[in-house]
Amino acid sequence: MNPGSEGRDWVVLKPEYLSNALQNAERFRACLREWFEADGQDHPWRKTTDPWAILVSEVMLQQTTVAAVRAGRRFELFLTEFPDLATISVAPEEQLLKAWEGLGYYNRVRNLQKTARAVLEDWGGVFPRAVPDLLALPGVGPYTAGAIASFAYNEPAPIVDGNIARVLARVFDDLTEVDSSQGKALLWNWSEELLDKVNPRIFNSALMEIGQVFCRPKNPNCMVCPIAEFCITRVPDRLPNKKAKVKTIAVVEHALVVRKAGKILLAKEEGSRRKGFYRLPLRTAEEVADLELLRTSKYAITKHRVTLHLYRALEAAGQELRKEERWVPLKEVTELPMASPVRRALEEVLS
DNA sequence: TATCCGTGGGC
DNA sequence: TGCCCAAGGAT
Repeated sequence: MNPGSEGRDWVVLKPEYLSNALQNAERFRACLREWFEADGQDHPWRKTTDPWAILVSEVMLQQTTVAAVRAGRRFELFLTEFPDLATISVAPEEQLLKAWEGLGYYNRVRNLQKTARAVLEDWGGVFPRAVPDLLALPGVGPYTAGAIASFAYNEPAPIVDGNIARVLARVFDDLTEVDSSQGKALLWNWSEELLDKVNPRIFNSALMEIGQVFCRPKNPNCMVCPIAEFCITRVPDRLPNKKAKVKTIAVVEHALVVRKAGKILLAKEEGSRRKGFYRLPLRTAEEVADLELLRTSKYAITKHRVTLHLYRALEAAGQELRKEERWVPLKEVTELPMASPVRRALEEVLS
């Protein structure tokens, strides 16, 4: 029985490990490069080296699947609306949020605008190419800085994203928690040592795509993986090791559906994170006790599992308006930025 | 270091 | 259904 496979009733189908990637780095790089040049995917963001377009793609793809971005043509549509730094730098927040609707993590698009303004003001409209300079831009962290440097400028900058973390943890069969400081240090060191300094753009693209195509979180396709001969682990489905997650918390929300003369009562979010988004007005359980329940929906947001109850309320029963609440014409509702679960619930109750 | 930030799809 | 996951970053 393979080490680590105790308690299994099956064995991972995987080619034999032949050589260490670090000790045979040139062959490892050649393997990756030859596979990628033959079979690498032709994503829209790989057809450009414009740093602005590269930044947009990297930010859009943060914690968002390639499939989601591709399917909705979100990258192409966003660049059509904001083709350059000058265009986005003067856009009102509501236009930003609308252009990003459905993608989630809305601070990403606010930071895109901040970065556009910073590059215009501090760099004369030309993106810096050094990682430390890129790191100073809003919304640009270690991964995105390396991605811009390598993808836009072909600079020899290493990157570690979720794909590469998974690939390297398996290649080196390392159980260190990838989300610990020690684990991250290991991964960045490996990424830098393995990096093809002559072809950093291709190397980084290829290593990420190995993770997306073959070295998947579940059911890795080791039998046809181009770098399987360098991969030590016999238990790829147990890697990468991560810290235990926090428990989810159940939350109940009570929202009003109040209509008056072709208008509906909505609240505009004031908080720093969801600022600018519209939602239905919320009330306490006591305040809605006598109202008719229209429908109930559930959705998950980070560690919260929200149960949302919608109630029909008469204008007179709408209590006093809170300061963030306002009457919005029904025909304008589709134009307002709104979180996906809220829009779904609202559309169902209005239809 | 821990927690927050969205959404859609897979199983 | 409930949980996991995805080209992370800010606080």
